[in-house]
Amino acid sequence: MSRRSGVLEFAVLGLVRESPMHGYELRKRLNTSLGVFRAFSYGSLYPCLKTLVQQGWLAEEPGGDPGDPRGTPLSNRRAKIVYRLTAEGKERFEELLSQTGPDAWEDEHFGVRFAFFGQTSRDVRMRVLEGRRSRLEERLAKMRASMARTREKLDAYTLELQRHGMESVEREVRWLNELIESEREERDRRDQRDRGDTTT
Amino acid sequence: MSRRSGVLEFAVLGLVRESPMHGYELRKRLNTSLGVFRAFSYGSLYPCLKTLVQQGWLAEEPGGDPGDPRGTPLSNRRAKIVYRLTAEGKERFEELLSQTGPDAWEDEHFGVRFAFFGQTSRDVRMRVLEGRRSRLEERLAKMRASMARTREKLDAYTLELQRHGMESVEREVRWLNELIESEREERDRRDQRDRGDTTT
DNA sequence: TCGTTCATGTAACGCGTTACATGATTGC
DNA sequence: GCAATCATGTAACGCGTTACATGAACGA
Repeated sequence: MSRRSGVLEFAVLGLVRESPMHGYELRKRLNTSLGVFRAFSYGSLYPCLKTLVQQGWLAEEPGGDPGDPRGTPLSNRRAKIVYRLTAEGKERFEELLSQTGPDAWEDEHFGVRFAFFGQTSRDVRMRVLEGRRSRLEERLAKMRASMARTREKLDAYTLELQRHGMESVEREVRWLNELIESEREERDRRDQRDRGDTTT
Repeated sequence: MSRRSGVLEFAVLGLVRESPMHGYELRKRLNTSLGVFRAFSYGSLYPCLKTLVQQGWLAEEPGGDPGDPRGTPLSNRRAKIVYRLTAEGKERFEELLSQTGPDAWEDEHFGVRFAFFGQTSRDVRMRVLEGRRSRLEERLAKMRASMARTREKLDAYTLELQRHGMESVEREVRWLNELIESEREERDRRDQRDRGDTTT
């Protein structure tokens, strides 16, 4: 069955979709370009690429550097393998993009989801953002409850740690609120335009 | 060799040190009391307890609930196992506490370290805080560099994600600055007192 | 008595890393 | 020629989770 839910699969599909790449470069992009992804090692990346090829979502293409203008592969100028997204792979990626279940709200997953928001419908975006927000609010509630229960018994450092932790979560909630608000505004503005914009 | 570096071991030793406990309660404390620890499952906790006993750091004690006043175990009123820290366990914990190497600065580890700061010398505290800070500053530098390189090519969402990520890190750096500053002040005040406080 | 929570454990698996092995290409 | 870095891969292991199994104690 190979649940293969992983963040890696998602990120790889999304990155390769933007432009074909070989593994080594893919890894750099995971670290830097999309700043928030964690640094996966080759030990995870290459096996993952293999299975994605097996699934038929990626296709291997031997050949020169895709970003390299001096075309003419004089003989077989490199053992590079360039991966590109197949039609099925694109479908798969879109399927992953459209999922708005609880998985999409977890810390790791959410980061990737957000990074690919540009390729998503506003509906999905709002659902993911709102899901994430309510998840964080649940977490906040628990933290507050636990703090109320244990406040007096804890030393200054533990307390400070909890305080800072809570503040971080609260801060992310505010961030989400802004994002949701701006999505809403955009949507409303668009609706108005579509209806003929009679009110001004 | 069983490197057993894990956060779990550290947290368990620290919690059991405060007061003997059985596994089930230990787990609740990992989730809530020390708010920041992640929620370990029993599947990790119980095996961990076992190995800690094997190492001689914890001792099992059958018997009633430690926080239960009605002593008299009528027959053998429960299959509970209460764990307490042995002398070697205390030594081990102190050894872990005194480590100021790079491990102590990693995200997960740092949280636990901080939670037990109350049991640490100011020297160690400052080293850990400063280590953590410089690690975050390295990270910031990388993020800034990467953003400078890729700014134009990225869509609004990716950019926003990076911006928010950077702001989070910057915020933690400010937090650390305050903590370090207050540690420094306390130290200076103490030094002054010890020297006779001639200047006023 | 019957469901819930307390309490302990294990086996299979997921997902990733580390350390290792290999070799081509580039720049000095 | 030689070092650095680009580039691809694998085997062993670490560390944790899920799902399962078991049973005592408690409250309605």
